[in-house]
Amino acid sequence: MAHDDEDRHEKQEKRDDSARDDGPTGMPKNWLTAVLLLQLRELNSYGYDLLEKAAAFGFAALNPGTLYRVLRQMEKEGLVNSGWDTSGQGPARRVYSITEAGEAYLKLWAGSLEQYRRTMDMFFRLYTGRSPDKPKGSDR
Amino acid sequence: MAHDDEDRHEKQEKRDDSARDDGPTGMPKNWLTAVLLLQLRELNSYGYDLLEKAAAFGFAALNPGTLYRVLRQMEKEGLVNSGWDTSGQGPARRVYSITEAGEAYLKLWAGSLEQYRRTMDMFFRLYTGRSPDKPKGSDR
DNA sequence: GCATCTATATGTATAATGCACATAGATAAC
DNA sequence: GTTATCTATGTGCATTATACATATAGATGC
Repeated sequence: MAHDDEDRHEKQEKRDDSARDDGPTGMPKNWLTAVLLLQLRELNSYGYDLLEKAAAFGFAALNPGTLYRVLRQMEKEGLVNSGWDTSGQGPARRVYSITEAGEAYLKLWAGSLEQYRRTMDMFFRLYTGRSPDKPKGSDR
Repeated sequence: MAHDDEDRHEKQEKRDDSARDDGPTGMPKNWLTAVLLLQLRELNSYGYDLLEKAAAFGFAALNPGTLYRVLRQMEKEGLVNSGWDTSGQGPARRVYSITEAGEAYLKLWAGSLEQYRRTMDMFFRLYTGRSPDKPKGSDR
């Protein structure tokens, strides 16, 4: 058989299981993880579909391999669960759903992003002398 | 002598000289470079001092080694120039100043950041259902 | 002489990707 | 009926932006 429900391939371990939101620099890492979790919170989905959805978030040229690898890693960390969907035509799809831990991670990450936003605005103010992208007219 | 004005150490080449703003993912890279350029645009400065200034931008726990390495790299790429300042007491300081190319880079980077901001707002809207931290009152 | 502060730098590791490529089911084209 | 194409998932290897640990050295106080 091509795929049973629990095949294991332990290769190229990435990041450990804790402190996965922002590093000491304060800049948020793992954008991809966060965006995928956000999508999965809306609706269960699978890699090939998430690839398109992620494009709307600026991951236009995202490589499939990267995405699939991240999804597997997320599962290993308990942020998502997966199962095969063989109902449709075409190759089977590994369908992911977000877990409680995934929701918690997303919440944490969103918090750090808010901090980041302030940093960004600070950058814009120092760069342009004013706040960013005021809708042209409501300027001063 | 401990340091003459043009000592060369070609080791561990990093990123090539072009397309240094945002990758295919659309997320801005090289925050550190941008922040340093922004500071140098305000006033010429040196590593040890920039370390503190960068802290205000969220790079609180930035490692000195990282910063010095980035500065040297920036110089190699022509974004900054440097020269030794031996006037004060204490060890000599390598003082950096921004170049035309540096200004251009900063401009480019700021542009990509603006795009990024939209992505971020999109994330917040999908996450919370509304815009991020509008200063309560100036909403519509 | 030794600790300490300032200041710069290197060696090595890691984490988040990127790119190239492999595999495989389903279907359409020839 | 084999070949191409689309969907779908995956692995191997490289790169890049950092991090961490450590080294070096001038200046000053004890």
